[in-house]
Amino acid sequence: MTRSEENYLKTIFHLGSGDDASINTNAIAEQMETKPSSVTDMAKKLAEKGLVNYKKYQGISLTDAGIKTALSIVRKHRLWETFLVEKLDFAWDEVHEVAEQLEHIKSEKLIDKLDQLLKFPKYDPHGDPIPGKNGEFQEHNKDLLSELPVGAHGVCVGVKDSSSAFLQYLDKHEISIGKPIQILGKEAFDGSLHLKIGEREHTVSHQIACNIYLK
Amino acid sequence: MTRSEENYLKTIFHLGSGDDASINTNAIAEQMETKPSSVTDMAKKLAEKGLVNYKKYQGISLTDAGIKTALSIVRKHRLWETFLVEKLDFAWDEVHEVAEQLEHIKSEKLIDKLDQLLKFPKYDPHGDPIPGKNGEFQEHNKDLLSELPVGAHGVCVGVKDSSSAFLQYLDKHEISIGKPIQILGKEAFDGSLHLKIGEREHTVSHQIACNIYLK
DNA sequence: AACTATTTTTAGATTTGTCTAAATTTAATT
DNA sequence: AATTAAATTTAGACAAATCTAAAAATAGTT
Repeated sequence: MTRSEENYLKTIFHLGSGDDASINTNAIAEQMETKPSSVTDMAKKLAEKGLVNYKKYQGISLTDAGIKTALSIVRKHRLWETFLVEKLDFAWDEVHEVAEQLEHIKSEKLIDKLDQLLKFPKYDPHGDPIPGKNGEFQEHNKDLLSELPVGAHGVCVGVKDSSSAFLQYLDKHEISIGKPIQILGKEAFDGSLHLKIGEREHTVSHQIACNIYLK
Repeated sequence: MTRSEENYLKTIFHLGSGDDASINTNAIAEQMETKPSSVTDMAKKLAEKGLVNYKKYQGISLTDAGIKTALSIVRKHRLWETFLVEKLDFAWDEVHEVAEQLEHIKSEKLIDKLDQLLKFPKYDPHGDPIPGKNGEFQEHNKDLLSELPVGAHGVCVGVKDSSSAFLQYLDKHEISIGKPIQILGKEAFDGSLHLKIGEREHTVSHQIACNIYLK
């Protein structure tokens, strides 16, 4: 399994082919910042190996074997992210790039020992679930902040957008995983929300609210 | 800097071009399990980048920039080995392969934080010195067990051969870094040594003695 | 249903790192 | 010094992963 193959599987997985739906060639290309023709080439190769279902012009989806492989890469990525934050004091907006490299290290023992060192974490620093050795994981049953009514309250358990820019915005406004949040009011015009975050009050735009998960 | 380039620099460094002497094309090829023609190709590329001195048929040596780069790779390799042993309970004969992968991860912050987590170790699990951020390191002033006279005693501070087979041999005979060792006698015929290792006595062949460092 | 626009694929080229086989240079030996 | 042996380089080929440009298939629209 080459690094490139792994990256394709991971991308297809993230684009939603944990389900059964087929993914567009173009969507994969855009996500990976590559060209559609490259995706077609790789689709053929992965189909040869039994990792994706691929028929010309019909889109791409993961086979069971493909899902299994994708989950193991996601597991590695999220364990490494957790390691970087928990053991090396990285900020949550600094871990993604490095984890993109670390996730391709090949050593089952390494990842099992890392899991153990971290005490078998269930969620990564962004609140995303970490698959276990056999691919099993529990998603939080969480809600997007933007979809909750005025008066609702809960605890931040994750973010949808893990970009550095967004995470730094959250840091600035003291929003982090575990913080209690209550919706004090909603602006009808633009959907912005007036929130109580911990002990403070802040107003956030609809766009921000669309990327915060509450439980 | 590609992974392949890094591996060439590291190999040239280990073959002794920390000094000024030029290294044979063939020696590099053999060490890297590749062909001499591939080495020539890479020599040209690395010379272009100012990392090696290369003149046709005259051998290859590292420039100052090449040495600096090689040292940073060695630093990463040895810090990762130390991490694997100290934090993930790997045995000292299991770390090399994984470290060969980890040494190519690109993140200065990662390696500095790792250094900090490990409390700035000076030596790796095989007793080899770990270069600092600026490439400085102190070699133990150590002696090969095979070159010491009968009656000599000291502490094992390193091994010359880091192969899994050799390290497992040492484990079996309870020889490890930090163990006190005394030479009780030497067999004139084959050079084998009768040793006191900790509280026990063992006889080891000359070949073994050539790969153990004492201080 | 015909036409247009979009998506996807093909064909051929490129880059990196490697290889084989042949040619060349250097070293060793008579 | 001539010859043989060994080391090194060149030339040309190949596989992996990518790209561009053109062709083909699908989807959307009048």
